[in-house]
Amino acid sequence: MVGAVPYRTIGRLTLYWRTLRDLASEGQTYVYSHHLASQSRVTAAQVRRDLMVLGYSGTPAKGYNVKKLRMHIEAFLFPATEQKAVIAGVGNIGRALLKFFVGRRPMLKIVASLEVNPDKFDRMILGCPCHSIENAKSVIHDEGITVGIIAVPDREAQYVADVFVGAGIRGILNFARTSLNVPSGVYVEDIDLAMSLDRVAFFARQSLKEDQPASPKSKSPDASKERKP
Amino acid sequence: MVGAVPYRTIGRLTLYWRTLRDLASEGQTYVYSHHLASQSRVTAAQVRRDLMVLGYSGTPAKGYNVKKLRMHIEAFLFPATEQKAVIAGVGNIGRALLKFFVGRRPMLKIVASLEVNPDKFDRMILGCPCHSIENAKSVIHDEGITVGIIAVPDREAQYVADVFVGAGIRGILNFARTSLNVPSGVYVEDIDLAMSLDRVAFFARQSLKEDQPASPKSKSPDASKERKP
DNA sequence: CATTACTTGTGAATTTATTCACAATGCGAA
DNA sequence: TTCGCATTGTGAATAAATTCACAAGTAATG
Repeated sequence: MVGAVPYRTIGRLTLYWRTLRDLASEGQTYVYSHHLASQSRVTAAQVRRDLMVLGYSGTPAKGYNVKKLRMHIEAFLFPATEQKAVIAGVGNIGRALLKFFVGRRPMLKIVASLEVNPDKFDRMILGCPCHSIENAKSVIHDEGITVGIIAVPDREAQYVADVFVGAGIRGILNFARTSLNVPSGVYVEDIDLAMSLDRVAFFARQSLKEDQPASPKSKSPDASKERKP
Repeated sequence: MVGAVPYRTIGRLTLYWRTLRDLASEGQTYVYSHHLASQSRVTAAQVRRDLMVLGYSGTPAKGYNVKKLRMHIEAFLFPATEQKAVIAGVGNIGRALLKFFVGRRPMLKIVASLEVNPDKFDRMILGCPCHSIENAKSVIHDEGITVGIIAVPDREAQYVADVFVGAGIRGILNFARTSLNVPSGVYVEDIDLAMSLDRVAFFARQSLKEDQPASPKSKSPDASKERKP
């Protein structure tokens, strides 16, 4: 169960979990790898490979027990005890995220927000107490927060990251378009909206080009590039 | 210049472009691969490998000409003529995205939004005309829109995707937690906020475990897993 | 001009991720 | 019970992405 969990596997387990949740609510008791696969747009082999990390086996010819598999994924993926998060920045993106995340996971809660703007801090925002960034360290310590979300303007992102790291945060979800400098041991996941949109636009153009090709290079409509592999 | 552009390279080129833009505004005329690398948290070799797709070469001992490299990236990555996008759903996330993207790229514009809610459509929202989703096809056709953003509730996402595809859209940025079913040739990029937060929380816990280990397995503080590789 | 100390571009090696392919298994039908 | 069939788990093969490592090149220096 220890050591070197493939990064992408973690993400896909979330997808499988959602399918299992839905299946359970439909009363299904067993599921095959190929069904989980089709719901997540991966191959059945990929699903089975991913599930290896759980140490739970399905039964041949019957598939996986929906309830048990779901519980194993939860045990692996979700915190055993409540894990707390904080969000820095309650501008447009920050508020949207706050609203989106609130009440989503019982074991993973955003318990505070942080702001530089005195108009915003020292009151509740979307059901969440908003503090001055200057009090970040004590808030994070006192609450035992381990996850930080950065939704501040780009130029403030590194400062916030430093505050987060200094206060003991070990995982950062970063919406700023800045490569954060953090010590090894702190995990950073970037969500770069502008980059994503650029990429979609790029591949959309490519797709159009291939439709009316001056010189059709590809021998067959290759589906392998349509998706993030 | 044709064929098989590595998916991740596209994203990184955006990062390099930002660094080049900043360098240009500082008056720098040349830059080394290792500088671009450090600004994007990749290796210098990675940068040079990525830049190979551009067909532009730097000069040894001098590096890359900031202005020229930037222009080559723009020519490769950005649309030559204005490319248009539409966003479906102007709820919390949708409005935040609209506000975020507006006026960001001169060649890539969100020119319309779509809604099912009659309270919202047929008026301007954040400077952008909002139409009924029922008129989507004509709006998309008439405007020549090629990129669609999905920011609607999960259960409506597939419907919107079908509308998009039917209207000729070739690239979709999907914020719904649904695996969209689209024909090959249409590029989909998913931004799954819940998954990302789960993943950050997971690695944050892992990091904490490794700090106070009952059984320290890893021989050395392995930095290779700190980032999405 | 020759030397030094850097760089770049890229073939090859390596690492990481995915898919293949098949033995082993268990269910259900006869 | 026995057979047939569709499934699982996983070693091995493949594919994709990254890094290594070094020849070749350029600028700066004396």
